[in-house]
Amino acid sequence: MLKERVQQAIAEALGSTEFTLLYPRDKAFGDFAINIHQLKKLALNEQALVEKLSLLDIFEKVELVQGFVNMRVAYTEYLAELNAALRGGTQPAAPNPHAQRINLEFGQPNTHKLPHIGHLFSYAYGESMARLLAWDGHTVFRSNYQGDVGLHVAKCLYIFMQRKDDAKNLSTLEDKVRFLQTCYQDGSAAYDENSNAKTAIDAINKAIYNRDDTIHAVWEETRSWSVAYYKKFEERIGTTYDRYFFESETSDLGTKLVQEHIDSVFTESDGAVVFKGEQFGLHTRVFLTTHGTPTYEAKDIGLIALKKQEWPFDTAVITTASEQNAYWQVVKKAIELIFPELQGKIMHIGFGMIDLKGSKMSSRTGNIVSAIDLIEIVKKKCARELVKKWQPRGCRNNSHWGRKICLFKNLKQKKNMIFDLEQSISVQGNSGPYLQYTYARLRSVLAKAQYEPSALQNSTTSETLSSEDYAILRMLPTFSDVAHQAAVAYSPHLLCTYVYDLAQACNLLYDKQSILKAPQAQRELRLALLEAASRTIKTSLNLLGIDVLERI
RNA sequence: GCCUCUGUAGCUUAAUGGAUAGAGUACGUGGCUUCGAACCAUGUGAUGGGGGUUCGAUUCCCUCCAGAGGCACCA
Repeated sequence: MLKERVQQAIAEALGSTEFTLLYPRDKAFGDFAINIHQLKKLALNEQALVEKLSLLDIFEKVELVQGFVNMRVAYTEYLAELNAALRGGTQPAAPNPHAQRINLEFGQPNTHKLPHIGHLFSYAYGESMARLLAWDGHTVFRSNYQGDVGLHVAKCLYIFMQRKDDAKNLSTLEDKVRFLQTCYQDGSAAYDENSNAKTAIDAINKAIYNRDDTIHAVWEETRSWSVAYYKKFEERIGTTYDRYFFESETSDLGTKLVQEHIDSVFTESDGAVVFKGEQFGLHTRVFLTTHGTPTYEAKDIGLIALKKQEWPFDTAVITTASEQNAYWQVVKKAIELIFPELQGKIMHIGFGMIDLKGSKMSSRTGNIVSAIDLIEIVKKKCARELVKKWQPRGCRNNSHWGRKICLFKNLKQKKNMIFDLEQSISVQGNSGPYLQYTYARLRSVLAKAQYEPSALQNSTTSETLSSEDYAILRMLPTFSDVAHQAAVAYSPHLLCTYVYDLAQACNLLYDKQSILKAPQAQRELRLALLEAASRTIKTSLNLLGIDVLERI
């Protein structure tokens, strides 16, 4: 990768690696820069540095501006990078020396409820991270973890059994799952408002854990609806898993592990089994209830044991909404005490929760935007825009690419997100459709030119380049560094920013320069640039979990 | 009450301690007889307040203000 070659060349010239290579904020300054204050530790005078670096073939210009040593990479280097891209594509050149086995948990929809916009975010983020990590050379094991036992299921089944006759009329999977969501909402309300209902629901909860005959058949049937529904849903949004874990299989194991570590890790308190986090600067949490049922905490202990037994990992990444941040600090500590070999191997990523404009989203009260509904809305909106713009030009309607295009940015979400429908499904500006459009536009020109990728000769010089050509030329080689950073920092949005900038550079070239009618040398260069750019856009979008279409 | 996180243009947001704080959207203006106008150009507009560390702070520390989340049997 270009950055590494530059880093190496400078290190050799200086005889030191004690410097940080910066990307100048403004590309007009050059391609790389070093701040002169860093040179003090090298005991090197900046003029001497400029002179030394000027001798390197990899640069065509090195100058001192406002406290920075700015370096411009030689045009021939960029041409070589472009030729390499046309030959080899966009995969990393060398294996990652820090490659790990990473268990990545994301999605985590509970059964007996509907997926909402928050799940969509988790799926989008997780899918993107899985692809980025794999691209970066890691081996990724995709885990889903679904809550199919617990109080929420008991609340749902309590109402469900009262309305069993209504359920018989449900035909489609969608209807059945929507019905379960309603039961859950009403069950939650009953649990809070009515003490008899609360007692009954607690009993159902225990019966589910114990697999009592009174409830087991109903539990199994309704659970199977949800599981099938989520499978279909995941297929639809293009996510796959290596393993679906269920709370019904982690609860016994978790309970056992907690009981085995009473006194050494956990303490009994008021009939419950708790972990006293205060000694580690954390807080106390309940792992086994006074009813003897495991809480989410104990189940997560069971889950990590299963994960490590089935597929030994270097790092287990768990993504959740940020409301679980404090929870995970405690559980992580407990895990590390039970399994000392997992010290430092558990990583929790909490992202901001998604609120509806004006109110908190809650599946308990039904104040949610169902993920399915959202996808439909986006599809319709895109179809509508498409018809409006393109039908007068005799274009056919094509709406099937409407899905998976919203939420493409904001893939790093530390603070809460206000969900504004209009804003989120925008089809212009920094959005999925913009990138999709740009890609199709590039492919269209390349097809018209009947372009076949082939190595460029040095028939153009940096003088005959327009600034639009040059912008794309120098942007292309940074892709692998950006993708790598996105993987390392678990921040897919870095790639979003990059691919948007690249698309914008392509559209600008399109607007300012002619391509097909340009003189031969420029035409060849521009076609090569657009070919490489289109591949990079395609790869980037794939890494973000978005499939591109050649034509729209 | 205690702990954690977050405050950047009207709105949604970016910025490994580095240069003139970068985008999108909205609003104003201009550009299709021409390679795809879901495009491009251009204008207006921002680091919550106050201290500190540093050659240099959106970034680190303190404090105040504002918002969110968590803090024993939910997930």
